[in-house]
This record gives sequence, C-alpha cells and structure tokens, in this order.
Amino acid sequence: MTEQLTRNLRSDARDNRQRILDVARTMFATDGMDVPMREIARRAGVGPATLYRRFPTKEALATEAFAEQMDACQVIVDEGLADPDPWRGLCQVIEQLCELHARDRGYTTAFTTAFPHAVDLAAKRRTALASLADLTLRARDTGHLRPDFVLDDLILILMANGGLHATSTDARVAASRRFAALAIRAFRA
Amino acid sequence: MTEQLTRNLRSDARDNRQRILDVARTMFATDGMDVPMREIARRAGVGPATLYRRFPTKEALATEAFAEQMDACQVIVDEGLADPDPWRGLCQVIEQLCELHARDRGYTTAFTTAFPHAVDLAAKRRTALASLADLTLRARDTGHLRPDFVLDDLILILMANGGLHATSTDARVAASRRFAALAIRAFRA
DNA sequence: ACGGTAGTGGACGCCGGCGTCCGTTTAGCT
DNA sequence: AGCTAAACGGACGCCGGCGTCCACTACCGT
Repeated sequence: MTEQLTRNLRSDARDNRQRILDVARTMFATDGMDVPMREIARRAGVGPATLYRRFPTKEALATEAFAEQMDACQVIVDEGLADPDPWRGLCQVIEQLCELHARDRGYTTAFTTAFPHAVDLAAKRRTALASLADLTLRARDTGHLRPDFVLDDLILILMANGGLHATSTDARVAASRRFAALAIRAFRA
Repeated sequence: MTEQLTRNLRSDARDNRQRILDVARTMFATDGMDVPMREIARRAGVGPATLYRRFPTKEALATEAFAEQMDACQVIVDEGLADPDPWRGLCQVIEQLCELHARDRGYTTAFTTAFPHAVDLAAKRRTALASLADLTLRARDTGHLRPDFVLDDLILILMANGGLHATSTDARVAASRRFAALAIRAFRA
C-alpha cells in the first residue's frame, strides 16, 4: 500500500519524499529523536509544508525511516537462527544488535519506546522477538547458555545498551562492543 | 560558603529556598531533568522570579539538589571500601549504585553528563571514582574479580544502567537489580 | 508600632518549534 | 506549446518555556 502511494506520486514529489527519508534517517541516527522537523525539511531542501504533507506527524516519518533498520534487525536475528551453533548465533545476534543500536541513536529509542501508533513497527518488533525466543531456547539446549536465562534478560541488555552515551558515534560503538562482550560473559553457563 | 549564604538569608527566604530544593529533588527524580523551571516554582509555592533569584540557572539548582545524592554515592563507595571482603564490598557497591540511579532519573543523567560548570559535583565525582579504583584493585587481589577488569568496565555498567527505562520507579528498580546481578556475574573471575 | 529594606510574584517580552494556508511553480498529458 | 492539476514553500499564528522588571508584601531591628 505504501508502494502504491509512492508510485502514484508525481516524479518530483517522489524524489522529495525519498530525500526527506534519507535526511531523516541520518539525522535521527546522529542527533537522536528530538531534531526539529523544520531542520529535516531544510536539509532535504524542501519547505516545512512538503514535509508535513508527506508525513503528518514525526511518528509517521520515523516509522517509515526506521523500516529499513527494522528489517536489518530481522536479518540479524535470522542469521543468528541460521547458524548451526545456536550459542554462537546468539552471541553474534547480541553483538550485532548492540552495534546497530549504537550506530543509530534514534532507532534505539524508537525500538525501545515503541510509538503507540506505529503498528507496523510494533508487529515487526514482535516477530523479531519471537525469533529471538526460539534462538535462546535452542542455545540453552546446547548447554553453553545459562539454564536460568530468560528472553527478558536479553531485552534488558539491549535497553541498557541504549543508555551508552558518547560524544562520537565511534566511541559509542566501541563502548557498545565492550558492553556486548560483558553481556555474553554474563550469559555464559 | 553555601552555609554562610544560607544563614544570611531572611527566614522566609530560607524556607522558600529549602522548599524549592525539596521540590526540585523529587521532580528531578521522578520526571527527569527536563521539567520546566516554572513547574518547580509552582509546586514549591513561589513565583518564577524567586526561583531564578536563588538559582540563576537550572544547572545551579541541579548541583545543589544533587549534592545530597552525591554524598549518598560517596557513602556507598566508602561502605564498600570498609567491607573486609573487597569482592563483596564491590558487589554491594554495584548493586547499590545501580539502585540509587534507578530511583533517581535526574541524578543519573546529571552524574553521567556532568554539567560543564558544576565543579563541585565533578570534584566529588572524581574522588568517588578514585575510591572505586582502589576498591577494584583490592577486589582483584582476592581472585574473585576477573584479572582483566578495569574501572572503565564499571563505569560502562553504570552508564548502561542509566538506559533502563520503565513507566514506574518500581519497575525501573526491579530491572536495575536484575541488571546489577548480570553485571556482577560478568565481572566474576 | 513602625519604618526600612530584603524578599516576593504577577506580568511582560522574547525565542524556537509546531502545524497550516494560499499564491506560485512545475510536471506531465495532449 | 499549452493547459491543468498536483506539488511546492514562504509566511503566518499559536503555544510553551525562558529570563527579567517593578510594584507590592512581610520580616526584623529599634
């Protein structure tokens, strides 16, 4: 349905829409969620009206902007599931999710706070979590994962990972890596 | 010097000042750092002008408001140092610092972001960290703590602990407890 | 009790972000 | 090329927080 709307748009409108999304993604990633809508519009080279016409609310914009990241998330989880060694798969999932969240400030908050009306995002989030639950069960069976581990522990870690602040993205990613390593250590049987 | 100023204040002024600090503390704790100054003034039963006269900037207000928490922080660390078993002392420090931060949203951000001009706060922060470094060294000597542990790991954990969000304070404290337990597990040799 | 002064708070103007309207521009079809 | 509807963006009014000024109030020494 989104694609139909996109197709029916006039060419210049579609270009603008795309540029807005690109700008929004990078700005949300670097500056977090509280960037002014005007600023996104300005950098995208459009007027505020255009931005608001395409995305009536910041939530709508964020939902679209993060769809890609959401898919990346799912891909990470799927790759973890595909690994023949569930424990190794789980470790990689933890590492990569942490890094993804560290690279994208906005997505982190969007993922954890989960806007009330972003059904699409929430749904994908749920399926990703379901996959994760599956993976943890299998990893636990290998004996490498602590037997009393629960999915909530992983969510806890991801949420905590979001609290890692730093001036630069690189520093944040570095911190996130160390943190993931600590988390894995804590989860090992 | 703060005490001299306090003494020289007229009785009603001193009362107002105290009420402002009390209100600020609780509001910072429950609602975080972004509460409007007006709202603090309103709840304290004073006008905005009074608030601004006593505390020209929000930073000044926060510094005073958190002085108490800062001391609590130091007390926790000192108690950990006093414990005959350094490893147990360190564990208790981790648990209690996490809980303290979970109970007070505002203090967490104040502690980690460390306002540029809050020299007083920064200084206390430094001495607390120095004590912590001492404690970790001693704990490491007991053999219970991982040999490659560094102070930064602890700071990392505290910062991550600040990322734990929840609707209620109780939920946040509960999450924080579980998180502290995980962290300790990760630090154990 | 009363005068002087420290203290107060309502009211004001400023700023920055928000969301919308409307005159102008431009894509796309014939 | 010319026309029409879609799309654009500058400009506007609104709101909420900020920090300050000044006429009024109340504490405290005499």
